[in-house]
Amino acid sequence: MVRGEELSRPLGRPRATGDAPVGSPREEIIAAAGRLFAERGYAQVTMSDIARAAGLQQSSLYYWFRRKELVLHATFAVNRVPLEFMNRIGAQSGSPAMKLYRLVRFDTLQLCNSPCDVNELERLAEGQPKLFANFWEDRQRLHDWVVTLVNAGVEEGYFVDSDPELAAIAVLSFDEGIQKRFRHQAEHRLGGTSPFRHQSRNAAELAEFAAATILRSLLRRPANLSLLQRQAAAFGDD
Amino acid sequence: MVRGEELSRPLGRPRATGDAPVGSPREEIIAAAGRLFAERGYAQVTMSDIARAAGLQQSSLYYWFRRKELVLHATFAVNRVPLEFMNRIGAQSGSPAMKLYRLVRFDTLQLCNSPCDVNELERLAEGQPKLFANFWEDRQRLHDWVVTLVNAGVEEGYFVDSDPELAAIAVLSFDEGIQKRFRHQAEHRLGGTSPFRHQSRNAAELAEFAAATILRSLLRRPANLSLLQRQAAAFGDD
DNA sequence: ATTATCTATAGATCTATAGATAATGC
DNA sequence: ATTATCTATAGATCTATAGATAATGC
Repeated sequence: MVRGEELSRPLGRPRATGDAPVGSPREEIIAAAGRLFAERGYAQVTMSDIARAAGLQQSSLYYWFRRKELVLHATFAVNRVPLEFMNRIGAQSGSPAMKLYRLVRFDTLQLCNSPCDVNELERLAEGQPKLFANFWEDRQRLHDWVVTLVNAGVEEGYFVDSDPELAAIAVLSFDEGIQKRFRHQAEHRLGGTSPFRHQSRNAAELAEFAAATILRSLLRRPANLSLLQRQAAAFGDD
Repeated sequence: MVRGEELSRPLGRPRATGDAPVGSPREEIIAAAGRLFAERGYAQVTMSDIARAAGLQQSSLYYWFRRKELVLHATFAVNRVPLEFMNRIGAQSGSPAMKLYRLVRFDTLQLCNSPCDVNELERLAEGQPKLFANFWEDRQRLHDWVVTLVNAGVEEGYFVDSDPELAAIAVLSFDEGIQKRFRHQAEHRLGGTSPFRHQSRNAAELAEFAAATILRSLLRRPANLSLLQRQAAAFGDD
């Protein structure tokens, strides 16, 4: 008997595989489910798939999550960063234009690195408005924030005369569209024969690009973009 | 017996409902399936649903389509307009900028009015690359066309120095993102309690807006946009 | 005979529950 | 006793096939 192996074993019956869970089983399930949902989409992932990926038997999953939907809910409850970030930006100094730049860049990056495909999340969240209320709130708040920022930018004369509602639609559409293409690209890098031919881009590059595109479409003087980018860079990684 | 009722009845056993199909049963199935897929997504629509919507029993559907996937294939095979339009634009006169404007506007409009959700189509098409080869081809060709147009625009000095690959990603992402938001909005206008609060927009308005946003983000002199719009308008509805 | 539908059902999943089992903690 | 797993399975779908049936066409 090696003394060093006396890592206190976890409670409950051991797993059939013999492997003990590495961290918290709940966290592992959420992480595994996140990956699978992102890859194949919620409907195409079974409780068996999730269980296997987390090293459990199918029915053992029900000890942790009593319904499949609750797994989904947990996977993106983890992901509730942007709201906090929005508040932080609001409190900090900077022009509306620069704040919008940071916001778009952050949201795109965040979506690209998120385990869930927003498109499907939105579809599922529609069916269960109560369960997914947080999700809707966040998305709506982002929309409202864009409206506010565009209004401010137009008033200050930095932006061309724009419909702020349309601008908000543009931001959300663009960010989510970019996320989707990023996902596809990532999947195919792993999966082999790709129907997409274009070059790989990393998430940071796409996020920069999304923010730049949106801002250039709003700025009265597009040449000011590089100034904004320098200012935004001063805030570090975000 | 009223003489006028002698509309020759269709072949085969009559439907249980008593109603004869209005047009070609195949067309009706495709139309009904298109609506359902768009509403709920392919995976959430059963053969029963499609059959009922088309006035048939579930298994009667298999007379027309031997697999569910073939129904999907048929729903968007109908929808193969944009390629033809692309060729038409290419042959006509105009600057690369104006052609890009028309292209983006057309693609957005076309997606918004399409029965299928591109996002899901892409996911499904990945699983069956052979069956959906046309779809990939069209999407790729659109991508390539954007690359070509942006390159031409940059060379002629109309566009700021841009990465044409990123621009193409932007166009596809944006168009598809807009489509999705348009769909949601349309669903909720029918469905009642909407998690989305923003104002309704019609497809034409969104298409104009998408094209304007993309072009403004590329043009060296954004003020030229209105000129482009006037030129594009000269080509009529598209 | 051909066409287009029907009814009935086999077979494949997939979710979710019931109840047994094998650890630790007290 | 409590915790976390297991095995087994009921029940609900959903796809797809087999074979009967009711029209028209020749």
